[in-house]
Amino acid sequence: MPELPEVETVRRGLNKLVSGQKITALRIDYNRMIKSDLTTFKNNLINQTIHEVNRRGKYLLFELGEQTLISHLRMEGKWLSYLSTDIPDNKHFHGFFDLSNGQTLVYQDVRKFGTMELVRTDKLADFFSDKRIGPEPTETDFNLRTFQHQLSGSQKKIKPYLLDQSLVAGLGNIYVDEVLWLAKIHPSEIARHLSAKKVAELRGAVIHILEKAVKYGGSTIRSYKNALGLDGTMQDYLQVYGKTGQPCARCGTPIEKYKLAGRGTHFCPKCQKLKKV
DNA sequence: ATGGATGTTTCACC
DNA sequence: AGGTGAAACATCCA
Repeated sequence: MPELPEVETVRRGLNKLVSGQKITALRIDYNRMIKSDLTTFKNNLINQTIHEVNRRGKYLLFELGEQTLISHLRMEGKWLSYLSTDIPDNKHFHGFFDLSNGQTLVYQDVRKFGTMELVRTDKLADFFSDKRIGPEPTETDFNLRTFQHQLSGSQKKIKPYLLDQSLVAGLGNIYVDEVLWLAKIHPSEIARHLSAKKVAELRGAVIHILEKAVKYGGSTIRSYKNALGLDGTMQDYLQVYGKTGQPCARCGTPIEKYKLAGRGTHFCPKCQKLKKV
């Protein structure tokens, strides 16, 4: 499910459920999802109190004090909560965290792409800089000058560049298409061909779209059952994602779809023209 | 009914 | 450098 707005929605739900709870027991049924040492993971998590759940980009951060549990949902990871005595059978449940309030936090992941790891909290900044995770998409963190400088020095196509998380954290395949439509930029546009003014508009669109999506609780698309906190309605406001063949809200031209860097890419061929070189 | 696509990330290879 | 394809895995749809 998760781009930043969906992860943020999950975070808010989780935070209410688990803040102040102690992990009294845990079971991992799919060891490969644990990226840090498995034995250390289990030993160090037991009896830890979850102070709060934070977020950085698309990563969930369970704050335990000295250590932080980092969870990335990738394509289909979900966190669920059940009364410990009342957990249904499900072949896609891979992690079970019993809490002191009698609830069990369950990690579900149909495709098993999601990851968890335990890191020392004082190494968190290193973790994110090693992964080249850019600033949060906010007015204060997402610096326009830096963004302009990065784009002006790059020959990369703008959509894949925005997806790599280094310019700004949190965009995924849905919202990047929405952002580029709003800013009237072709997904295959070369980064350094964008004017300073366009880059400023692009930054504004990133902040605006992600803020709006958070406000609406993210998008719930082709996902049969809601996960924790995932009752989003942002799908009702999407302009291009999944709108192939439907008229552009601005000009009426049918939305087109093509493949770019392996991802389905939606755009308006009239509003989002490629610059002539 | 088989191939392609799916809200992600990372790596190998031109 | 930058682009593409594939892989991790399971399910759904045309």
